[in-house]
Amino acid sequence: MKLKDLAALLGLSQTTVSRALNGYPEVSEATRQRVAAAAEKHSYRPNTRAKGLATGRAMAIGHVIPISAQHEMVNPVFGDFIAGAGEAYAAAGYDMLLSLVQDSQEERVYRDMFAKGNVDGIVVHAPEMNDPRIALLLEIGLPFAVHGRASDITAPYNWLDVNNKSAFQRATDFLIDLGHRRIALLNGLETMDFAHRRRAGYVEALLSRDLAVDPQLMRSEEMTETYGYQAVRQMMKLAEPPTAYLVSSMISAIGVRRAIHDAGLVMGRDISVITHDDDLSYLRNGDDVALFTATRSSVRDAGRQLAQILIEQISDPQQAPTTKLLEADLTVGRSTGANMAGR
Amino acid sequence: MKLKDLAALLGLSQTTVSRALNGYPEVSEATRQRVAAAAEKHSYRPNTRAKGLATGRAMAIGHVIPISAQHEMVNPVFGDFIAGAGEAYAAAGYDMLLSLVQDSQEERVYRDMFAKGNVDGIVVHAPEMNDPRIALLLEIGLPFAVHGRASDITAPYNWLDVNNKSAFQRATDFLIDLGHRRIALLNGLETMDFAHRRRAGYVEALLSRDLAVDPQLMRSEEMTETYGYQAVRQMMKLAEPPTAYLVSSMISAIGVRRAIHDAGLVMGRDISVITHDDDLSYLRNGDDVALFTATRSSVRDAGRQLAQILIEQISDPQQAPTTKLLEADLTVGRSTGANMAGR
DNA sequence: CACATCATCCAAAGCGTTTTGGTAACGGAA
DNA sequence: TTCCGTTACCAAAACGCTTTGGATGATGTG
Repeated sequence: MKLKDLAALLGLSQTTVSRALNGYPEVSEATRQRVAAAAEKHSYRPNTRAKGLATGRAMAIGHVIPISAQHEMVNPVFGDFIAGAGEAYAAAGYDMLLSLVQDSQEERVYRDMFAKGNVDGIVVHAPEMNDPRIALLLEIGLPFAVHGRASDITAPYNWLDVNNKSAFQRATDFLIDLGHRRIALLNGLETMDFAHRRRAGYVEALLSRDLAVDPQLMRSEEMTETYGYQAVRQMMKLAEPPTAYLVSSMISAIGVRRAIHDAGLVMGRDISVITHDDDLSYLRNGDDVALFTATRSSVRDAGRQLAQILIEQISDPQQAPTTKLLEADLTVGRSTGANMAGR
Repeated sequence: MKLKDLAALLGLSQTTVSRALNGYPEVSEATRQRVAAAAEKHSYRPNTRAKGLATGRAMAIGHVIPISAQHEMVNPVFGDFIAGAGEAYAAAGYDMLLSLVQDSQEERVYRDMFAKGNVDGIVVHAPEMNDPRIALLLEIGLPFAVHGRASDITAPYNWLDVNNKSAFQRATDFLIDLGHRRIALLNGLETMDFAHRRRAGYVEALLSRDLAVDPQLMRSEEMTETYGYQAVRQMMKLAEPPTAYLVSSMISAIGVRRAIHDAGLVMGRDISVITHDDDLSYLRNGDDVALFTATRSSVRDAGRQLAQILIEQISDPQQAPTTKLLEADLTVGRSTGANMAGR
C-alpha cells in the first residue's frame, strides 16, 4: 500500500492525503479523519527511503562502536547503553544504525555515513584524550553527541559524562579514611579519556593526603575478568602489597574477588575493594546489601539522556551544544573495611 | 557531491557514470577508469536513500532485541553476537538497524519494518518454544534468520543454533561419571527455546542413568549473577543438597562460585560446577587453565555465521532455508571433581 | 455588487539514484 | 555499396514520498 493507492482509494490527491497524515492545517477536519481511518485500516506506512529522500532527513542515528584491534573486545557496557538510547529513539521515531568498526577504519566510516546520508546524527563512544573523531565530525558538520569527553578538545560539542575524577577521588579518600595507605588502581586503558580522569582523581586524593603515588600499584588495561585476577595475583607478591584496590569495572572486580579468595583472604576484612559500577542489568551489585562498595552511575540512563541531547540538537541545529556531568553515587557495601595492618 | 555533479564534471551522462561505478559492461574501460578516479578524488558516495528507492533494496538488516518487561534485562550475550554479525554485514555492504523493543510491541515493529521497507531482512533473537514472530515473518514474507530455534514450529526457515540438548546431556553425563547423584540445574527462562532444550538434555541424561529428576533441584530464571548466588544459597539448605550444579551462563556461574565461597567450600573439590560459556570477549573462562568446566560455543561466531546465512537468503530468495547446528565443546576446567561424599 | 479573503483541494516538480529504451558511429560481411 | 552487429554513450522515466505554486468555490466586506 503506497500513498498513490491510498489517495486513489479515497478519491483524493496524494498532496491532501500526505498533508492530512502529517498534520498540516490545509485540510478539513472531516477529511483528515477519513484519511486517518483509511490509513489505519490498510496499515499504511510511508516508505522510509522515499520519505527520507523527499525530506532530506534520514530519521536515523548512527552508533559507531570501536572494536579494539588487539583484544577484539566488545565493551560489556554497550548493551545497556544502547538499550537506554533505544528508548529515546523509539519515542522520537528515530531508527538506530549500528556500525562496529576497527579503530583504523573509523574516519572512513564517519565520512561515509555523512556522504551516504543515512544518518542525521552520530553518537560517539569511548572517546580518547584527544579524539580525532570529534574534530572530524565538527569539520564535516554532522550533528553528534559524545558519551564521555575528550579532555584535550576545547571546541564546544554535545557530551554527557560521569564525573569520573570526583568519583575516584572520593573513593580513594574513603579508603584512606579507613586507614589504607597502599591503594592499588586497576584502571581501564588510559588512552581512554574516562580512565585518564579516574587516575587523576586517584592521584589527587593520594597527594592531598601526602601519600606516595607508586607506579607499581597502577595498572591500565582492558577491563576483563582475568585482568582483575592477574593484577591482584601479581601485586600480592610485592614487598609491600596493597591493602586496598580501586577497580574500574564490576567485571574486573569479580576477578579481583576471585584472586583474593584464591589467596585465602577475605574481601572487606583482609583486603578492601571499591569498584565502579555501571549498573548493568545482568550484573547488579548484590541485592539487599551491596556486594561491593562502589561508585555507581547507570549507563543505561546515560544512553537515554545522551540520545535525548542529540535528538534535540538535530531538531534545532542552531542550538548551542549541551553538556551534562553526572555525579556517581558512592554506595558502601561489604567489600571495604578498616585497614588493620595500618593500625 | 551528487551523481549529477560528477557527471557534469566529467562531461558524461548520469547513466554512464552510474554504470561505470556499478560495473556494468556498456562502458569503455578508459572511461570507467576516468570515472572511478574522479569518484575517488571527490569521494563520491551514492546517497543511500536514493539508491534504495531506485533499487528497491534497503541494504540494511534489522535486529529486533526483545527487552524482558519484568527485569528490563539486556542479554549480555547480545554485544558479542552483534559484533560477529557486524563483521559479516560490513563485508557485504549492509547496514545494521537495531530496535530494542518491549515484548508486547514486537508484532507491530516487525510489520512496520516491512511496510516502511527500511530493511531487507531480519535477525530474530531469543526465540521461544512456539514463537509467534516466526509465523508472522513467514506470513509477511520478509526474509529472516533465527538465532536459535522454535521447537514447535515445523515450517522451514533459516536458523543457526547450538546443540543445547546434547551439550547439557554430555555435561550431565560427565558429572554422573564423576560420582555425582544430586545435580542441580540452574537454567535460563524456560519459556526460551534454548533453555527448554537444555533441560531436556539434563533430564534425559539423568533418566538414562536411572537417576531421579528432582524438581527441587531445577530452577529457571533470567541469568543474572545474583540468580546464581541465591539459587545455591537456597539449595544448600535442602535436606539432601546437590553436590554439583549445571549452570546456563558464565554470569550466573560467577554467582554460584560466590555462594560456594561464602559457604566456606571450595569449588571443584566440595562442589562441582559446569557452566555454559558463550565465549564473551570480556569474560574469558580463565587463561592457561579453564576456570570452569564448561560447554563452550562462541556467540560471536554464531553472529557471523547467521548474518552470512541471512545475506545469502536475501541475495537469492528462491534458495531453500539454511539450518546449522553447532556442537558445543566440553572443556574440562578446575570447577569439577569426583564426588567424595558419594564414595 | 464587486472584490478580497479564506478554506480546501490538486497537478506537477523535486529529492538522487537506477534502469529502460533508445541513438550514433564504426567495422566487417555480403 | 548496403546492411547488420557491436560498442559506447545518452535522455528521460521510474522509485514513493513532500512541497511548491496554484485553482476553485464559499464567505465576508465596503
